[in-house]
Amino acid sequence: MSDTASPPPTPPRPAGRAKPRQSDIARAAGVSQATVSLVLRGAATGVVLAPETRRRVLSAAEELGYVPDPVATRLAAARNGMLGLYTFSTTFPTDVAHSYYPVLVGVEEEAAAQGQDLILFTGASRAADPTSDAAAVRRVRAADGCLFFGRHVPRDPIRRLSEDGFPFVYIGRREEPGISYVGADYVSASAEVAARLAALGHRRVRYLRENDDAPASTDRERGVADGARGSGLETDGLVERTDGGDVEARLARWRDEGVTAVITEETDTGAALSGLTAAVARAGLSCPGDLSLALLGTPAAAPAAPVPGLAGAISGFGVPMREMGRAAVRLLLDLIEGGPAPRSHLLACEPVAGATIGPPHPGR
Amino acid sequence: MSDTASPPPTPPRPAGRAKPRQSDIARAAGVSQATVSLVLRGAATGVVLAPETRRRVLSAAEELGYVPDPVATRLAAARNGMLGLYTFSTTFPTDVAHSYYPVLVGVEEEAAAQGQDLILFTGASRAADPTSDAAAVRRVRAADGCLFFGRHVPRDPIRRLSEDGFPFVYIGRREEPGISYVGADYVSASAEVAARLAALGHRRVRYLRENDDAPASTDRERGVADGARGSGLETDGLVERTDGGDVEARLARWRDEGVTAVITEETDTGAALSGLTAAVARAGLSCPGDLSLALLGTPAAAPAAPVPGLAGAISGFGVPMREMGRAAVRLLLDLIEGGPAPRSHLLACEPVAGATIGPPHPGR
DNA sequence: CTGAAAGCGCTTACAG
DNA sequence: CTGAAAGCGCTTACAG
Repeated sequence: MSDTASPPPTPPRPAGRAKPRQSDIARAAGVSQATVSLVLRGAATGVVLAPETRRRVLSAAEELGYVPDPVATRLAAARNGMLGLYTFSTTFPTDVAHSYYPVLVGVEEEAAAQGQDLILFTGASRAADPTSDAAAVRRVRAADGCLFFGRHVPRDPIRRLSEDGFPFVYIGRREEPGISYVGADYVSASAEVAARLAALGHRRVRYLRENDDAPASTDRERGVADGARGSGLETDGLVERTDGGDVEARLARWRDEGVTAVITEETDTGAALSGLTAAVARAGLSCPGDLSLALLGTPAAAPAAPVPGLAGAISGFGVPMREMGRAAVRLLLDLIEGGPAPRSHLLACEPVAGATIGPPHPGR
Repeated sequence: MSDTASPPPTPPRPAGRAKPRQSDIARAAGVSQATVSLVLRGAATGVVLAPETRRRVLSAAEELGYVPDPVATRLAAARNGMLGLYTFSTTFPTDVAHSYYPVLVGVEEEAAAQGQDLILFTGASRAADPTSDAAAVRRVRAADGCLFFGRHVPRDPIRRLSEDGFPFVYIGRREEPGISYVGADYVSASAEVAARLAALGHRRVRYLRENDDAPASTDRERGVADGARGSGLETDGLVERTDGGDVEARLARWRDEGVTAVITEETDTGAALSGLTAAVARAGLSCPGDLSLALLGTPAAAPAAPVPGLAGAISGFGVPMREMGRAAVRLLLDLIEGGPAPRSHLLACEPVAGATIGPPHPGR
């Protein structure tokens, strides 16, 4: 760097040698800039160029080391090739890191396969108040379309997006009409778990669900109830919520009542499961020795250490998070490309045999 | 070479009502589009607007749900408030999912704190051939600057970026001169592990490293060698590579040779560690009962089930991935804002006591 | 203090 | 088959 004194009057443009543009190629090849564009975009446009023109342009491009400017390309094409991913959660990412990640993996895989980049919108974490939520959601429009993920969602900003015809897809089932989503079939999978317990001989079971009215919770409760009814499990007192008092005390009570199996659900916080396994450990019980334990959903993370009282992996079902991510990207692209009607998919969950359920062993 | 493969595919315009632009605001507020731009960019430009004009513009923008188009902004201003993150790896993300995620968390946290959005550039996964690598790397210019992450890197596309003055930072130490990076101080941390073993009384140790010449591997080997030399460990035959034959056979041989501790390294695939722990389990050995085991780096994932033969968490050191992500974002912003000379940081690694090293117990 | 104009590098009708 | 023109949505001198 030789000249030190006064900085050049130039704007903060990055240094470096000037990059050749289409107009440079045009000059070199003796054609118009538009023709250069046509040649370089190849057969994509269906336009047929004279072979000689084509050759001249290509060799000039080669000669000059031309590289298309992705920013200009995107501006002119009216699509920026970017998909948004917006996650709602109170404390992203620490608490929900593990439930978020598999979805992100699926989204990223499919986006890559489709040649799309991803914009991660992170505003959700900071949204202490609803108005900043609105502002955060609005930014999503910077992408061609957006994926939303999270149990809870600010309704107004989303409705606004919907009214404006901005393409978006939820990951997870939604109640709102006219909204596209890709969800998991919790109802069927949960019913299957109840039926599995019944088949092992259980009759009196408890379902401990989170105190939360997200569709994922509602669906699971319905599945458990349906499954219990269909397979001969007792349905009285079947469902309890996590806000119903101390888990350890309830566990003791359940054992007194002759409950032989407990089902709980996995949500982004993992609170219901961790409360329950802690209570099991403190009570000195083991699963499935003393009590069968089933989980509706994939455990957020493999436990760092073996969980006292559990014989191994928890029985239940797994949520196809990665595939949900992939399917959501495909659906979003359909929407962006003008797919008219909102559509939705429900993906099947995979049963997990696990090691925590077995034949009933009535307590005391 | 001229290549025509530029994203995105091509256009049907998105359905629905168009996104509001500055000209819409201008019409609503009764001012020119240029004035809207001036108002919206705030005091950044130093231009002073009449408070009343400013108010009208801002409220019209709010009303219409205006969001600046990042692509247009970047084309016109060479700055769009977005940072790129590009990951190189042959098989992202399945194999390296867990090593990738903590870095992403750190990057995302710091980006959010600095008011920057993040673009995840996908496509590294598909790069079977080098030319598509080049095209993929080029897309990175859609951001103001970019973070690169991964053990291996296509040199040419990167050099090109560098020549053009595009700001970027590596996460992980690089050898190439003139490239900014944020790395981990593997040399010191690895030396400390060797010294820790020596202090426990070990003399004959093996270091099993991956057969891979990334700086992260090179640094660890150097640290182990330095540490061994400095602490009185034998250095003859200290280092072996994973391509040196069946691990189980080698383990038996080591025991015959009187080796009392084995060190290995964690990389994105986790191959060296998983091979070693499997061999330990099959040989019916336990750590640290029969053999001390140390790991250079954070295990990719907590094992799904307790690993047979290991008394608990593996001893060694942890890599501050999250903090590396954060530091890389800060450095990148410095570069973007005109920081002239490339700079680099090396972050300290945290020793992990773990439960797999102890005093030497010579085999047979 | 604000408008009119030029331009970032490209794509895409529309004429010829 | 190819050129001239308009435009993607913004920023930034430059006039008034």
